[in-house]
Amino acid sequence: MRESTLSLKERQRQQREQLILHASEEILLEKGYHEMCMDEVAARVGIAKGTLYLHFSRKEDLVLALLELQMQAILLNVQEAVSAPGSVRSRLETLLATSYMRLKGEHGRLFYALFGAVELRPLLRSRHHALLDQLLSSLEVLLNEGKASGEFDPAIPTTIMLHTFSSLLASYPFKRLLLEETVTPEELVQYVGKIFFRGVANPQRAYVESLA
Amino acid sequence: MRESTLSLKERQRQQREQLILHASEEILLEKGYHEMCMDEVAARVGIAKGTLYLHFSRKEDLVLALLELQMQAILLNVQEAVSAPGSVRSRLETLLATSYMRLKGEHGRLFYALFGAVELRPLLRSRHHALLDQLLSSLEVLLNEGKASGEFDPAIPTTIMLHTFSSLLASYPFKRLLLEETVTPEELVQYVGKIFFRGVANPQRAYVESLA
Amino acid sequence: MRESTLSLKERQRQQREQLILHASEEILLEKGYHEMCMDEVAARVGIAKGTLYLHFSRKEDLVLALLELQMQAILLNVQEAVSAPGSVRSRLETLLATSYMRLKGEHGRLFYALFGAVELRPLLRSRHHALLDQLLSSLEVLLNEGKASGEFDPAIPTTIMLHTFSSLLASYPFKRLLLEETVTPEELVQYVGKIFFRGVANPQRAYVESLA
Amino acid sequence: MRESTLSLKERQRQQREQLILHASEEILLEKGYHEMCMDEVAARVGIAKGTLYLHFSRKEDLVLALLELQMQAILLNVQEAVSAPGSVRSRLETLLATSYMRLKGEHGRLFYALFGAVELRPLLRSRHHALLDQLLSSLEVLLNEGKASGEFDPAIPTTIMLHTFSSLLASYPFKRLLLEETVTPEELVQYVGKIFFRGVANPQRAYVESLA
DNA sequence: AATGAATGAGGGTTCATTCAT
DNA sequence: TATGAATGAACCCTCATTCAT
Repeated sequence: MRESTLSLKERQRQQREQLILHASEEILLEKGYHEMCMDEVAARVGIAKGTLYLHFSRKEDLVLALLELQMQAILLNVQEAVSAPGSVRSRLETLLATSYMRLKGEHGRLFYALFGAVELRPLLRSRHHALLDQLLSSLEVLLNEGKASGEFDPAIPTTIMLHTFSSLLASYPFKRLLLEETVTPEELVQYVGKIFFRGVANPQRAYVESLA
Repeated sequence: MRESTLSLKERQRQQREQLILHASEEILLEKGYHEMCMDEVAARVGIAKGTLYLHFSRKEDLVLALLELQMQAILLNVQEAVSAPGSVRSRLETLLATSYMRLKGEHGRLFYALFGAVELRPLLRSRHHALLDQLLSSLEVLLNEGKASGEFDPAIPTTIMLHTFSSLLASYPFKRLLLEETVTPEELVQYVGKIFFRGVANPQRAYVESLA
Repeated sequence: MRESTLSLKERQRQQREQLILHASEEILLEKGYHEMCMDEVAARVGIAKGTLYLHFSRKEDLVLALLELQMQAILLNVQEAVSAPGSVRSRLETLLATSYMRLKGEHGRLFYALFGAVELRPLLRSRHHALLDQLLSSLEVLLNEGKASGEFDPAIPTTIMLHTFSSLLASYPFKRLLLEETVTPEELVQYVGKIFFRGVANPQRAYVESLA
Repeated sequence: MRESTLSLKERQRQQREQLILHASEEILLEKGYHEMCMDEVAARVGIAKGTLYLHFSRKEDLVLALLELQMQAILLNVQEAVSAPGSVRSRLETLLATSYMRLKGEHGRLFYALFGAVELRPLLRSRHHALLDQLLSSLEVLLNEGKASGEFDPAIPTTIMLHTFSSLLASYPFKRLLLEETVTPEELVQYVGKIFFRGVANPQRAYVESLA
């Protein structure tokens, strides 16, 4: 009985926290970090300002929590994609697909709202550099695998491949394209994949393939 | 006499405006839009705050002017590159080179400082969309030229090519790479060019070339 | 049965009240009235904040209760000293001794923590003026007794004697001296007693004594 | 012209600063440090809140400035009294007189308002301990002089004399007495002086005097 | 034209007190 | 009875913008 009571309270608490996070994200997307004010978050959730501070003791904590959630989700996506079966190309394309879906949805836009707040940078760096690095190294492993299997051109430094790929993974131009619905995420994956994988393909193997 | 007096005054005015813009850019890069305060701009230029407002009647106007300058410079670069002689590829590579130099320098970083201020977005849009569009159409012309000459793959929609190229033109991952001096702008141009142009190359012609 | 149950509960209640008062005093001494917050009191006692309000319905009441206890204790001391056998001087010296011990201990410092909170003054006045007055009149009786017995100089108004004595009874300079352990309470009683009693001594009697 | 303009502005500034300090002192006396709010200070002076911050950049600075003024004035009084001609007793009585006048006036009460704010203590200590120490050593010099000249009892430690005197110099009981106008400052000086100087008088010399 | 003092709205955060469970 | 989540008023401080000189 008591247990269920506690977990009910706890569940309500979690629920409210979700509402707060949701409202914050909304406002963040509309107005950015500075323009978002705690009064409005509270008002939009329908709670008092003080209540907000029972969940997040600083404005920073609120957006950091939001970001943490996003990054965890992304990292999870990356890890799933990376450890999936199939060719390196297909796995990277899965990543592109995930990212473009995200870019189109609200979550993806959050990053753009937050990365702009220069004063958050120190916080973002100190708490999330690790995550970003992890993300990049996962990709790196995959790209090296592609090189080892002869799929990718060994003449192109992995660093460059890596950063080129991540430039294509989350870019402002693509975000606009997707939001304007000029292309679907699927089309984008198809064409960007085509360009990138042709671009990094091992010419040797291409030659062999062209013979086939 | 009067004219020369006026033009002297005018010249001084212009000079001071430059100083203001320069100081603003500095602070903007250091602290971002919100952290930059008008007192500090005035102090750094060595004028009174009121005087600032004789040049720019809003904080927004100040940064917008800065951005305008940047965009004009970029547009000029683009137009020069576009109308230069040579192959489409070489002209686009010139663009990449210009952009990567910029990314490495202070000017390039300005965009990141400004794009983050979400509340500037409406302004940026309303006043600069035109410029961005102009930039994109210049590139589009070039890409279409490449397609027409058989250099680029007609199977890839120009829009996609265009946005892929602009994703590679100014991306956060590349900015980091350049700032950390992991690669030189020249290397980056070389490899990114390689990837992109192989990626969008006309397979037909590649076949012809491979026959050659 | 019921009675003993009630009285058990009541005893527990009293006990908790003591704990609350104790914790409050601790915090009050550490941080002063404003810095003391109800959350911390509750936390230090190990009860919920709501429970605090079952005992003291305002923060003010809490510290007032504390003060009341102190004043009762002081009054008791004064009354004991006043009604003790011995010379007026010896009885007043007992009072000095008690006060200096208190000044050195935690309880004495409480007054300084509270008297500073100017907003408590109205409360202190309205509820404790009576007590202070009682204290002063007890002393006054004693001093008048000293005058009547020829021990004290009748030329010095009793009011002045009284307030001079109470200035020496509890003073900030002495508090510091005692806390820094520059002197012991005993030494202080000895010397301050010497100064005060010589100061108020009846010169007539001193003459007589000097003849003796 | 220009000079007079500047000094006019400067004079206005100083004047306003005085108004601010005066208003703050008033409120401080009425409500104490915590209850005093910057809005009210501004309102009472008749300026905007922001203007306040052009003069004092923190609430703390405001009250510290007030205190500094007081302490400087007190120190000046002490130094004047100490270096005046006349007997040690007459010089110390001048000090008592000055202090009791102050205690009766608004300024004297300020100390009581401020010393209570426990959180100001660190500031008070770090910035004013030096002044207090200077004050105490000035007094100490004087008392030692009195001892050397045979005026004071060498058997009483100077430290005790010093702190006894300062207990009588500024005490809460005397403040009340003076405010209630039960006694005049002059009477108080006369009687307290009598008590103190009899109390610390050299018995040897008293004996000699009694012979005379 | 240049100044810089004055303005005042606005925002983050705290905490005594209440009240549903 | 005991709890502790919820409340919201209050407060300090910042800074873009104005305007009298």
